[in-house]
Amino acid sequence: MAEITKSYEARDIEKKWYAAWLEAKCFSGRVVPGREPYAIVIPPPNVTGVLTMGHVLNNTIQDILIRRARLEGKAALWLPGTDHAGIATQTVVERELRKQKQTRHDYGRERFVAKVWEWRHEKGGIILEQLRRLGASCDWDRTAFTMDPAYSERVRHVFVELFQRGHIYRGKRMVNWCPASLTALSDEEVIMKPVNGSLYRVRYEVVGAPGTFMEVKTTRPETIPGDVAIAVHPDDPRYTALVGRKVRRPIGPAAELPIIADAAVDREFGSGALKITPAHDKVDYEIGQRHGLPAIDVLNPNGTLNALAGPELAGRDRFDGRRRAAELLQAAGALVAEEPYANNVGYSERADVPIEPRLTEQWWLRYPKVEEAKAAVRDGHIKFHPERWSKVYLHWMENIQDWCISRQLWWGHRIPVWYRQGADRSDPQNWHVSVNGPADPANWEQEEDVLDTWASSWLWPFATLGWPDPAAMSAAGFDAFYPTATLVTGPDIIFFWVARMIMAGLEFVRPGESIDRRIPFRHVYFTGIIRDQQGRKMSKSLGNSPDPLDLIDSYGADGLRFGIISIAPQGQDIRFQEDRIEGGKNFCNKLWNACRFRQMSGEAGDNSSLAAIVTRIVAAKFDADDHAILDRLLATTREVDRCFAEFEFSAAVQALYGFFWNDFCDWYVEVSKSKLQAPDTKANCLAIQDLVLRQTLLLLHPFIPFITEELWSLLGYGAPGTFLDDAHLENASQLASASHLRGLTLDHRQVAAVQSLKACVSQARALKAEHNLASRRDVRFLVTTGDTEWAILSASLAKFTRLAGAAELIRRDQVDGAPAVVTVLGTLYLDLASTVDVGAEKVRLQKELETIAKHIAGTEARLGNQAFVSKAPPAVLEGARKQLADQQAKRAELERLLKSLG
RNA sequence: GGACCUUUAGCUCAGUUGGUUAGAGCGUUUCGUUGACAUCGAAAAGGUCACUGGUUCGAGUCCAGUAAGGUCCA
Repeated sequence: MAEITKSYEARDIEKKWYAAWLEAKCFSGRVVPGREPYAIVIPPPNVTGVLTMGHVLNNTIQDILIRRARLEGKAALWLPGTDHAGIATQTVVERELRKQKQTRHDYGRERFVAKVWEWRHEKGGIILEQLRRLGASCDWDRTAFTMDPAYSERVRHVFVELFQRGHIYRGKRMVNWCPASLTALSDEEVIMKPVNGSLYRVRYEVVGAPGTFMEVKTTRPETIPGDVAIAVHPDDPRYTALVGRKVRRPIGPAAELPIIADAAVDREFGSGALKITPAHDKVDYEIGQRHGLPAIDVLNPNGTLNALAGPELAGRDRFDGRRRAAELLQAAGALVAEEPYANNVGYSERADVPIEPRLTEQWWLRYPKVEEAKAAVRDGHIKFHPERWSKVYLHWMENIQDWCISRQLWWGHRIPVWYRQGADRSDPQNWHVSVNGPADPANWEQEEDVLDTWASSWLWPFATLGWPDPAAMSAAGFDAFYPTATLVTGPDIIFFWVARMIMAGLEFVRPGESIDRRIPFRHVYFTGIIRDQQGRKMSKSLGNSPDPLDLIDSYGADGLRFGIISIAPQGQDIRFQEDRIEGGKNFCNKLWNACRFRQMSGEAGDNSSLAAIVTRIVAAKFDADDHAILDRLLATTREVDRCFAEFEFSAAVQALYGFFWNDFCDWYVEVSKSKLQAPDTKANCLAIQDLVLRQTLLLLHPFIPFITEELWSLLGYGAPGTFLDDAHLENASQLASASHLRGLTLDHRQVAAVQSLKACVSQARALKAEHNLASRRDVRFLVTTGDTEWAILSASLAKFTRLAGAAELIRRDQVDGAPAVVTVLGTLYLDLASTVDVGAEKVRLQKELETIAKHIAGTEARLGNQAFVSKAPPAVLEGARKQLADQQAKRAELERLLKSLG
């Protein structure tokens, strides 16, 4: 067996094992009869993306879940892939074309799309490659892409179905228009941002009443040429007399605008009069509709003003036009004032420019299965973790609006609608809607628009499993893997993706069957957002995000994984700290060296199975520490179990860290050093170490797969050619019963004795340190104590002296004038009477006495309270009484010590 | 305007249905390279649990309100 080197070097080991796992097809998600299926679909990263810290967290959690599922004997599938990210990808490729002074129009649609495919083949796999560095155990053979031919057909199929079921319609409505990307956006792709702009007070002269004006306030004077009316509230007494009359448009093409009354007007805002510009505002559009007013669109798609804005404004960009319009108003005497004004403006999430409300022809989806989707979460068929996100989900579902699913892009799924050549497109009589188009394509022209990317990724949980083609579904194991087990994602896409997937699953999968069979997943785990030290979101533009690959180079993938999980409490945002990643690396090194210690301590026994190790354990040879470490191992196994059930990964990591570092390394390994000297106890001690290390590696493997696999192999836990996850992870009761087979029952008094001994050793060390003897190992301790306590101490003399750094520990009936400390196992004295500074020692004891007096006062007060004594549960009361007795005994001992110093 | 989250040691965070003296990692100070590990070990210092009130025998924990910071929706 290979020797374990002095320090853990992650790089080569990670590379070696990842290749070995791939070679052995360890990640292949197969349906296995008798094994519970467990599937996760990856939230498909954007094909233009590179690995961010957010991906690291998200995918580490998925890998933890899937590797744990394998260890629990489940048939586990983690299905990877990417989405085609319509706008983002098209933008990237257009940017490259622009370097050669070309646009997509120079190429034409077909050649441009070919160009994007070229780019995708070249660069589109980067992020998936990076996930491999992280150790992600995806079934790569199943890698899906939303633009794959098969997937695309499924997307078209869904469109056709929804169209036929009456959920999809075409309509001219107000949309969020992005003047940079030249496409409509859904409401979810618009983010509101506070903007400091100006509020312009503009007066419109009333026709036939020179010198009479109506004043309105607007942030957008450049749209005045698009005004078609002035509206006031019907109950507003200021304007009753004016309704029905007309005003003159102050700039732009001359026009007389009617003054109308509409209840939608806010009387409190400004003068209570509102300019109505139906082509450029949603509310105005609705008012215009009610009053049969025209819509005058004064903007071009790219955000410049058009001829309808008048010669002074035409051709100008909308912001430039705004300034110019103000000047024109000023010149016309129509500008009453310009006031600074802060309001919220909708921005395109992708292009980061203000969107324009714009009237265009688009395809819309009335969401299916809205009520059932609410019920799925409300009634717990789907569980959100943390639970509170279900409120956000339900609130959105309550206020759900139709979804604009068409995009004016070239990269994406072209909408499967064909229009009869030259016929009126607005007449559905002239439409052909089908998955593969009309039989006589020459007579038809296809819709130019493509679908929103999310209108393909909302099918992800079932379209990646072959739906709706029965043969593909069977090959993919659809019956077993759907619904998937857990979705791991960020709360920022709860509406974009999570909610829509639920509706899609309910609408399309297994119609007629129970809701539990149709939902796409049973659990949704929402990660926190990773922030920098100042609490800012990590972003490319701020440059405040470390490159995960650099972190892997420095700390190893395992170190990064362990570190990031340890700082990621459930559902809370995370402040990134590189030193925690370093902590992850250090933990790996600790694990490595503890295994190294085991290897150096004695020859390897039969580690080939749990049963083989248990056979080597001899209950009769057990001392208190053996009981204690196994007790802690079982408790830790239980705790990790609980953490997985409740999605508390950082708590799991914390439990494992504490157990391994404190209980095993700092205590058990140290006491082992005594036991290994004695031929009588050596073999049993090594077997226990083997048992503990085996279980620890199994428990840690999902979190840090590489190093655990390496150590598993080095310590001979698996046969050559097998892997750690060929073993089965025993839970606490299985492990307990495995050791029961050897006649072993863990003795809780022994466990408690070790607790006492630990405390006692720690106090002994502190006593030495207080007398500047921390590094001396030749000091002698004396102890005055009872028989029961001495039984514990005397059974552990060698351990005590080794761990406390003492030459010996001797029991005495009485000791005078030595520095002392009161412990649960008796009063411990440093046998250095001559060197003691009596004054300082008295001060120290006095201080301790004061502390204990305070505690006694507190306990006495509680016990003296009649209400407490009569109402507190017996166990609590009992505990308080025992506590008081212990405290009083300690006080008496301290007083005696003080007295003995004179 | 509506909803949600956060506030505990210098920093980042745990603290599970209320119950002994509130914990961890990092950082700080002191000491230590004895054969697993200096990517380490030992010890120590450091907290009026944001504030106010309430419920309770008992509140970091439950309730109400206030303040500060953050997120989402409108």
